[in-house]
Amino acid sequence: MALWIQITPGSDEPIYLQIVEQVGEAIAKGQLAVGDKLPAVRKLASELVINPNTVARAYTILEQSGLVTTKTGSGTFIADPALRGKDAADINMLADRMDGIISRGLNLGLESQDIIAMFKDRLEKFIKTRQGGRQKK
Amino acid sequence: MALWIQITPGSDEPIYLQIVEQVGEAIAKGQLAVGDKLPAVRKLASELVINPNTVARAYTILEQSGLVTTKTGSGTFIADPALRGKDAADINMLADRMDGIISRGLNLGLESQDIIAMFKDRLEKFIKTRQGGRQKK
DNA sequence: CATAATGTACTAATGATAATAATACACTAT
DNA sequence: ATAGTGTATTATTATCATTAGTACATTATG
Repeated sequence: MALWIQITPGSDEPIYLQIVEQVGEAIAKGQLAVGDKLPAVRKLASELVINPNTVARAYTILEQSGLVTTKTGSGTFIADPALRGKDAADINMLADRMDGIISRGLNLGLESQDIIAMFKDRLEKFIKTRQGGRQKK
Repeated sequence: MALWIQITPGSDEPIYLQIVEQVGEAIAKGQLAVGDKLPAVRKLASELVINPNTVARAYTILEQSGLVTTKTGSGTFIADPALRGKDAADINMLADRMDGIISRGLNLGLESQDIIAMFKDRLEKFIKTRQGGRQKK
C-alpha cells in the first residue's frame, strides 16, 4: 500500500481533519495495527502537495486523542488500543452525533428499521475489514 | 412552549447551523408538526440576541432541504413530510456520517454491540417523543 | 388603501480560522 | 557528524461566520 490518504482540497472540511478522519477509520478497520508507522510529516506533506504544518496539525490531534504516539526524532506510530481511554465527554459527543444522524434520517422519510439496518450494515463493513486481516504495506 | 431554540455562541459550530439542527431535530421528534409556524426572522433574532441575517440564513437552508416552506409576508412553516424527497446524495451523506461515528466508537474501545445498542437507544428516544404526541404551543 | 409584519437581497466591516511560507529547535537513528 | 524525525514560532493570505445597516417585495390586517 503506497499511500492511502486522499485529500480533497476543495472540500468543506479542512484538510487536517480529513487526514485525522482517514487515519482514524484506517485504525478502526484494522488497516493500521499497533506499532505501524505513519508517513513522516514532511514526506506526507510532499506527497499530498500540502504544507507540512497542516500534516503536523493532524498528527497532533491524533496524538491528543490517543490514537497515535509520537516520538520526536523517530516518528509517529499507532498507539495501543488498550490505552485509549473513553470518558463521559467522548460518549456524550458520540451520542450527539448519533442524534444528528437519526434526525436527518427520519426527516428524509426513512423508517426506524431502515436507519438501523443501514447503520448495522456500515458497521459490519468495518468488522469484516478487521477480520479480513491487515493489508500489507 | 415559549422558545425551545437554544444557541451556544462560543461553540465550534456556527450559530446558523445550530438553529438548522435544532429545528430539524424538533421536526424529527414530532415536536413540530406540518403547518406549524417558526418564529419570525427578526423576532427569533431578537430573542437569541443575534443578527437577523443569521436566522435568515438558517431558514434558507431549512427551506432548501425541504423541511420548511416559506411564504414572504406570511412566515415560515413546517413542510409536508410526504414532499421531502430523498436522493442518492442524501443517503450517501448519511452513510458517510455513520462511518465517522462507527470509526470513532470503535477507536474508543467500544464493542460493536455497544455501539448498536447505543444507536438504537438514541433512536428510540426520537420515536417515543413522537408517539408521546405533540407538545402544546 | 394604509400600515405593519413577513422573508429576502445587498453591501460593508470585523473577527476567527485554515492554509501556506519560512525558519529554527530538539530529539533519534545511523 | 549527518540525516531524519516531530515541534514551535511568526507572518501572510484567503475564506467564512457574524454583525450592521438598509432596502425591497409580498402578505395580513385594519
